[in-house]
Amino acid sequence: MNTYEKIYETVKQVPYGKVATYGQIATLAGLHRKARLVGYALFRVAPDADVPWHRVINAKGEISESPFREGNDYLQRSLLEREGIEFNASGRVNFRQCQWQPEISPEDQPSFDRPDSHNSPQTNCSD
DNA sequence: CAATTGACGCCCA
DNA sequence: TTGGGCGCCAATT
Repeated sequence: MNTYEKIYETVKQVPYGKVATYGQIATLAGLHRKARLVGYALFRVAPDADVPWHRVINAKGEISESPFREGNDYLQRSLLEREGIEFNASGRVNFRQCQWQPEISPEDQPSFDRPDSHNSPQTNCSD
């Protein structure tokens, strides 16, 4: 499997209604600190590919535009909004609300005092 | 084989 | 807070 294919497979794991950053995808794909590769790879995603490319945004929480994607940057935002993701006046998303949090092993989780049942839902969206 | 081509992210003024 | 510079790398031609 190619490096780019690994990136695509990772992007495919981003669930509906959530977003991930290029850096996040890079790390998950085993390419720590190589966010640019993710950008390079996504640029080459075939239009018919089964990859939710629109769920990948930059570390600032905004959509990375490209002169070659005129209109598509708007498309990306539309697709995200369709999934319930909201943008503030600065064109950024609220990470706390919609950033994808991949499988985190309960053991890796910082074990403060985790009330078994009622975990704190992350509905804190005070932006 | 070498040149070209790109959707980033961090650091420092 | 914002903008510019720089490191980084695979696929294609």
